[in-house]
Amino acid sequence: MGITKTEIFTDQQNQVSTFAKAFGHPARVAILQHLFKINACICGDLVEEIGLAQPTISQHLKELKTLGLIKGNIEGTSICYCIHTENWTKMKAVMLQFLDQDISKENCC
Amino acid sequence: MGITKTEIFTDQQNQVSTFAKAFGHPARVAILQHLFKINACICGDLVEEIGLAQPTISQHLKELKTLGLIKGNIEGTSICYCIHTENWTKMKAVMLQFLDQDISKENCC
DNA sequence: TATATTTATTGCAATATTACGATTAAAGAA
DNA sequence: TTCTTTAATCGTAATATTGCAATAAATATA
Repeated sequence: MGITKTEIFTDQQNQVSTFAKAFGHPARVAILQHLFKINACICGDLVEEIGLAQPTISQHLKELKTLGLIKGNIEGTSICYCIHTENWTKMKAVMLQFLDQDISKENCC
Repeated sequence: MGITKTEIFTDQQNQVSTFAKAFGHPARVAILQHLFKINACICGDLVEEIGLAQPTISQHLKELKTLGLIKGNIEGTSICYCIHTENWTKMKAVMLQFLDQDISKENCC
């Protein structure tokens, strides 16, 4: 069946997994790191920087944009992509809540 | 062609994406949260708790185990799964390094 | 207008993931 | 040994993801 049963999970669990899925490909990790590093970017740069074909990069950018983690401003014939700082902060809060769970000392194993 | 080109990315980028992929399904998020909550678990509990079939849960557990995020001890006919706290801490360090990138104020957009 | 540049979209092939029924394996109980 | 319980594995169908060539769209420039 191959289809994730999102309806049986909480909103928080679905949120965590949606963000995590976005980070679940090294190209998207690399894109985000590059955007953080140079703090402004056009797609062409990324194609050279990352080494995947232009349509592939464009597709990854679209996913990140749909999720709201990046935004793109048109600048002439190119597009200036950058981190959506507000949404990045919100995402971080969701992920940290998940990652920072308390580990009780009395562990069974 | 459906195959991720891991070889063109850094170890760190591949590490982040590998961990993120594990969290990229709500069932695995739910499993981990449940393990944190009750701090010991058998697979049967999870099947009831989460509402997916036993083979499906077993498959998700296997992925988490392979990644080293959980460990399982045999206890009679059942298996006691729990968080691998050491590895969880290591994973957290990798993820935090990625999530906590500095956002410069002079953003282009 | 015609041309060049840059990014998005389409279409498709290859691979990966998700889910579960059926079965197997392992260990305790009768 | 046989039965029961619990979890893993196998096999398979459905769906999702990845990657790119070809093409389209949008805008700047000659």
